[in-house]
Amino acid sequence: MPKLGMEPIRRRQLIQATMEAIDDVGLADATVVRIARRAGVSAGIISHYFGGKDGLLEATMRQILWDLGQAVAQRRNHLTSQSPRDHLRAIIDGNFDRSQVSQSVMKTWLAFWASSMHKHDLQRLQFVNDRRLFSNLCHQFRQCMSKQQARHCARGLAAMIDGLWLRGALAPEGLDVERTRHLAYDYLDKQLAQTTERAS
Amino acid sequence: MPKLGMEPIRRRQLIQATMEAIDDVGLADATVVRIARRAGVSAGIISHYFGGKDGLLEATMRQILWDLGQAVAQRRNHLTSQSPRDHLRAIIDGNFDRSQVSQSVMKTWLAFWASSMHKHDLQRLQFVNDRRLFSNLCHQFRQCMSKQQARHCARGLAAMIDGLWLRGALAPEGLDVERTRHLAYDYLDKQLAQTTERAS
DNA sequence: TTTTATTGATTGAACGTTCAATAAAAAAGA
DNA sequence: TCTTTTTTATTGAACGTTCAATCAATAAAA
Repeated sequence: MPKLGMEPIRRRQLIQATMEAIDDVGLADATVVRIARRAGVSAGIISHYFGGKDGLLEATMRQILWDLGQAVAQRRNHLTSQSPRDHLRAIIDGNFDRSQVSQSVMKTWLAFWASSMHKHDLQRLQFVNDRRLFSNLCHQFRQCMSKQQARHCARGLAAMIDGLWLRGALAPEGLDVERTRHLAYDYLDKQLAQTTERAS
Repeated sequence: MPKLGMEPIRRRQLIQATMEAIDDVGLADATVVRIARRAGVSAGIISHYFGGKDGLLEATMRQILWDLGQAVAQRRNHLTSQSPRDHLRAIIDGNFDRSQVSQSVMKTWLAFWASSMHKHDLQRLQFVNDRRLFSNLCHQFRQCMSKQQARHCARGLAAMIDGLWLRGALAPEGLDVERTRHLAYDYLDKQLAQTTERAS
């Protein structure tokens, strides 16, 4: 039933269907026919709106990265305090936002992580996102320690976030947000405690 | 040139070629022809020795897991001290053993991680390995803290190891073993310090 | 001569892309 | 208001490609 302005609607539907399909059968078996059927449209539409399957996959990864960026930005904007600790907690919270820990998003993310090692378009996206997280963390740590220490702490916390995230994605029982945040908070406090005690 | 006892030789060659092919072009493009050519044999051999492509992939993952187990076990056997801290350091070292941080092994591992979410055979292997790491960590932490605390610490350190490992795999410059171990050691010491100070 | 190991062309299934055909809304004309 | 025309959106069969698996043929050791 063709109307005007279908493009944004179809794009959203197809991106959503892509994540669901990857959640369901994995990236390898997420064929255009399967994705299209899940979105309730025909296969040809994908080439029409995304130029091909690769375009759809890239658009899907962009969507996930954008959602993550939004989740973090929102938490940081609603901060009352401006302390590094609260800022860093906001970043942690954003990374484990409800929108980021659903099965379909986590599985899709991991699939893209793996394939980004051989597809340059995805690799670039993934790299930019990585730098953003590291840079954000580093900037906050920098307020209470040396540049060298801050980089060290940022690397550590970034690894912890990714690690918790990865294990959540792989765990059959899914990611326990409460417990996961608790572990990240603990580590953060340990990092901050160490530098304060040196300063004292 | 058919001789007797070719099976173990061919199996080793093909498993090695599989990792190299995945390193080179990714799991999605690691076809049986490409793997076979890299091993210097014909494609039909794969079905002959592994029953099919899936069999080869499972055997490759088994090999990687076995190597990891060996790397850890070796470090633990060469310990002079029996302190939990040294044991835990040995586990960390084993996970970042040279045999585990090569590009081909890391890329292959990550590819299997992603596809283990939809292939039950791989999922089982991955789950067993996960439990082994967690169980090892937990047992050592248990010696200087409560069971609940030990589980908490084990979860944290396991996440840290996986996170460092994942970021090393994705980083264009590869994994910096020295720096990575340093971060893991730091976290471990923070975990141990916390419980000692409570005890005192 | 028998056994073991290996080849590689063939087969059938599955995939992404393409494009002529179609359907329905919107716009134009009566 | 009711046709007619134009535009936009969509379909799905056909096409060419690529893949894993198969197996009769072959080659070399035993």
